[in-house]
Amino acid sequence: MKNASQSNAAAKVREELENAIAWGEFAPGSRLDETALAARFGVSRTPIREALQQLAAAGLIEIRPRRGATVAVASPERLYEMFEVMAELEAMCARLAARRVSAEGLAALQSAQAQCARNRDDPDAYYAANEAFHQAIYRLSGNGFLASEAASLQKRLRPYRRLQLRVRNRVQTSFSEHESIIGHLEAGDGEAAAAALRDHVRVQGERFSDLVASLAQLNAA
Amino acid sequence: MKNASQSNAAAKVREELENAIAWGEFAPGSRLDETALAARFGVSRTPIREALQQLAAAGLIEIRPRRGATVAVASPERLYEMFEVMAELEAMCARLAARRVSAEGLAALQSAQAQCARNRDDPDAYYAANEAFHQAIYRLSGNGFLASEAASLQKRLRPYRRLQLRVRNRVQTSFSEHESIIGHLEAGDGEAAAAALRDHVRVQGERFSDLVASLAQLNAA
DNA sequence: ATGTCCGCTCTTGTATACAAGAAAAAGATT
DNA sequence: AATCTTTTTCTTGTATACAAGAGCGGACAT
Repeated sequence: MKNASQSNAAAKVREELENAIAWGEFAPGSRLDETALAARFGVSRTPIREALQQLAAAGLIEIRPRRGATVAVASPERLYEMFEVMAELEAMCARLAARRVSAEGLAALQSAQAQCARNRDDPDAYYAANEAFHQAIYRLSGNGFLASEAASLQKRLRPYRRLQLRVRNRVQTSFSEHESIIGHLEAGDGEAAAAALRDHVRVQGERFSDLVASLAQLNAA
Repeated sequence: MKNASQSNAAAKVREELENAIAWGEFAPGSRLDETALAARFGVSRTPIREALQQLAAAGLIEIRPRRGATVAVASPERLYEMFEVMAELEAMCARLAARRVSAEGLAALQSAQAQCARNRDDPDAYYAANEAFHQAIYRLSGNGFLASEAASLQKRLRPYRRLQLRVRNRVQTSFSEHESIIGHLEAGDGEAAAAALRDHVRVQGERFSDLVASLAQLNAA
């Protein structure tokens, strides 16, 4: 599914930085010093800079001329906006998936959901399984471009979404919402599946306050 | 609205390359030689490479390791997918815009439409005015993130969309569709505006064959 | 004439050297 | 003592030098 190890160093650096940001090693706002990164990865500044350019274009970091790179920091408003778009993209995936769903497709989805079930107790593991579940839906949409755009936005939201699952009962709720999404897809009801997925992803009401709270926690660390 | 002239050379190169690709100077599939570009822009290969990395991350070009950069070439299927996503994003903009539209907002939209009217005879000029019209709607959505994502996809579709307007009567049709979109927004009918914009953007039926035809024309040149 | 193998060239990928702006530190002035 | 100014240092931006893989062409064999 993913082109594993690129031959060039810049691509490797890019991927490792993505992970480091996703898992919170570099929190939003932290500075990314080129020389330090070069030392860390055992390469010169050149491939580091190329990786940073790509990450900036993807929106994960921000480069201000002559002032270096920092991990992108999203305001609560911007975060709300991003989740609103993500919700709509995923809803679109569901709508399309309902029309084109096949036996193998549903099997893949259910296997991803089973993986979620197995990791109910560990938020980080559940997070990974949850990502796979959503990506399965992206693929089921049958629209490859949509799938890659959704995955890219998913990546961009990683630093924040990961924390979301630490909220009390959120894992359990998420899991049962998955169930109902699967149900709508099995029934071939695209609009219901879309609505369910939209609500599943969207942050509104108390979930928004939860998000802002985790944001504060993240900035404190 | 846009941060005009960046201080660094790489950003300038990036912007110029974007335009060159948009206006067809580099057709999809053409090779982008680093040394040649360096000579053209009067800089070394370093800023050229940085610009290319960014363009690749944005999806406008493709870099294959050790084999150089080429302008991204989209298959008809992929192109259909991209327009499908674009249509949905713009529909979302319209839905949100209908809720938040103000007098100034509508005025901005109508002024953009007037600009379209003034350029009905010149496809290239109409194309620019049309882009402004759509961007006005992005902004009216009130969701800044959505607006920037839509603009980014718009940029990515430029090489193809520009040709679309050369199809017989397309400019006229496009213009009157704009009128009806404005009407729905004035009426505050989000769903109708969304549907109208979705159909306006989507390529289906004969418009898809038109697109494939212009694609072939583009590859021949 | 066609196909294959080997070497050459040309382009990309990485490292290093140098230039210039920004932050930080030291000094001067009130 | 505090603030403004100047100088120093540190980091980024760009250029150049070097290494290595990919493509091309010629020589050779069939």
